[in-house]
Amino acid sequence: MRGRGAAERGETRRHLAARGTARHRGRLPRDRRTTDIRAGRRRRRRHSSCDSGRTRRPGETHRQRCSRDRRASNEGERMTEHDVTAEQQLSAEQQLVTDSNEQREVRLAKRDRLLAEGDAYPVSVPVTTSIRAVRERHAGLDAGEETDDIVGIAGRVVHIRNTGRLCFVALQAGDGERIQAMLSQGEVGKESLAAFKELVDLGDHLFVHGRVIASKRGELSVFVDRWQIASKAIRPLPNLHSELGEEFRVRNRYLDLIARDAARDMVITRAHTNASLRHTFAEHGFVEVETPMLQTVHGGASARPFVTHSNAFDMDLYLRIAPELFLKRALVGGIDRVFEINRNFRNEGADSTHSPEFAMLEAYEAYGDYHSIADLTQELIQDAAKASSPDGGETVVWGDGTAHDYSGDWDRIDLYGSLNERLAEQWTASGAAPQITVETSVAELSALADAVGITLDPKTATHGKFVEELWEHYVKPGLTRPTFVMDFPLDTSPLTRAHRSKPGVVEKWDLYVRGFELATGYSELADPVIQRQRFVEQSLLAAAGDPEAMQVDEDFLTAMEYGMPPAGGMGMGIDRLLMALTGLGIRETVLFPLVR
RNA sequence: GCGCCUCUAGCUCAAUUGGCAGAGCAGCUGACUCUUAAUCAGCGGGUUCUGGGUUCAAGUCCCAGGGGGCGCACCA
Repeated sequence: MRGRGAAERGETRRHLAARGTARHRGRLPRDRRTTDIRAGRRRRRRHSSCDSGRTRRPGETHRQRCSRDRRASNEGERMTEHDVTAEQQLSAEQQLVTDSNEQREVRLAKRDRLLAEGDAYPVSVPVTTSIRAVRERHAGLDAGEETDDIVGIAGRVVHIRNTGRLCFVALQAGDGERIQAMLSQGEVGKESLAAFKELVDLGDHLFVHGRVIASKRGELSVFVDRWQIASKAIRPLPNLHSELGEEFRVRNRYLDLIARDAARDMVITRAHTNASLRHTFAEHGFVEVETPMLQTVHGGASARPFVTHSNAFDMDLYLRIAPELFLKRALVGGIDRVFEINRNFRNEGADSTHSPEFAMLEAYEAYGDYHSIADLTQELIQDAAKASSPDGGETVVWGDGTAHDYSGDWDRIDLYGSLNERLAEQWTASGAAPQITVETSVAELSALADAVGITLDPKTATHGKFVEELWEHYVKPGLTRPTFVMDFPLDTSPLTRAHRSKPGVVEKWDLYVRGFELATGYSELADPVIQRQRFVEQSLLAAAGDPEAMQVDEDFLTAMEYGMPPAGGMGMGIDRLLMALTGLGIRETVLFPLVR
């Protein structure tokens, strides 16, 4: 026990304090560490209240006595209250200092010394090569072997051993590649080595210059002849040996990126996936556009929008819930193959597969239909899988080691047909299993739904909603391979054209991958008269209190009346695509997810 | 929105029935020319999320608020 040692030696508080002062003599004067630092003053005041004549109990540490005294002292409570009031008046700069802790103060003192003697934040350092390049160039070096290759490299200090006259430090590059640097007193000199020990901390960016060698233990190293701080860190790095908590990782993603390969890989995978999508689109002659985020009417999907306000126009605007109606205007204008990868915003629930803002891909192909757009979607995803798979094939490997095959042509099943098939298999009640068709009444569907515990709000429940719910209950859990589910009920898809031969359904598919809906595709509705009817029906729903129903977009209808070519259209969640490729949750696929 | 769980040192976590708030890493001082989660000796570090309450005594029990998680609802 640390307190007992001092007590046994019979040392008084004053002796301890004197030793503390001597300890900091020279390099880190006590005055400097606490001057103008409110937290320091508070700490001293608290300690001074400990010196009020009470004695330490046997075996008790100083800190234990402090906390005992604090509890017993009303005066201490009042002083804390007073401090909080005073703190509210501190400037932002002082506040920054108030938030500091001991480890930060020590680093700030080192920063001061660096600035006084040279620079803690040089405009640049003379880097000659990358850590990765050095590792590749000298992969086969034997233990103890030396080279004449002189390099200048920089990286973040992630490991440090200050051992006597030979120091070791591991530098990490942004790509996660690491290399060791060795500083011997013989090479850099006594002063330089002492300065290194005194000034360099875990987390600093460090430049080193010297020969590439392998240590006696075989570790590839730079044998340093010259070093320089590239950027002094004033906060300590988190413990790199224990796993960081989920909340900490999300809120401090930059530290997550330093500490965890998987976090870094996610960013790269996402970039490669986006590049792959754009490349595949380009191969097919698609043009990328950017349509408005701020919209006066929200449309293109059934979702609750975020509302914001324009001061210039003095009007409320909606953050877009989908780019669809603008991309279709582009189709009218003759951009026959068009796509957009950008953010949508939906004011709805957030969980492991839903985020308030999410990246969405939408694509429209004039003179295509929902079959051609399904072909394209399959190709887009298979190309993306190749871009992120370890061997460039169509099988990706998740972080948990499981392999997921996206190759071949994916099944295309019928919504009603697959539902009836599964219903027949699982039917246990007396009599024959019911056949669900577009004619099946809401009452009948409601009874079937009730039997498996599905209830819908009677105000907005329709034939289509019940059929989709029943399908999700009976069929969806059994899907393992990527599957296109085709031909949906008309009433849930107001922007889609009726099926060319099957009455009562629309030419729409949902693509299910790993148990969730990854993309949806349509033969787009081109008839402006029917489009207007659908919008009016939706706005009546809105009047009836469904906040997700669409508004009538007169400007869009006008565009439609000039003639939109027949087209296939598709929408895909980029975050969900990443989830399918990596097996991670949506908060892991988004670099900086929204946190409260 | 509703229900349940959770919040302790810079980080990861302990703390028995309500009974002196601890460990590892990180940090400080010293030793060490082959360390790599080094080792050895010594030391510092806490508003136990916040505010009330019960109690001789609260990290622990109660109430309210905040952050986070999970489930339900809504949605992609």
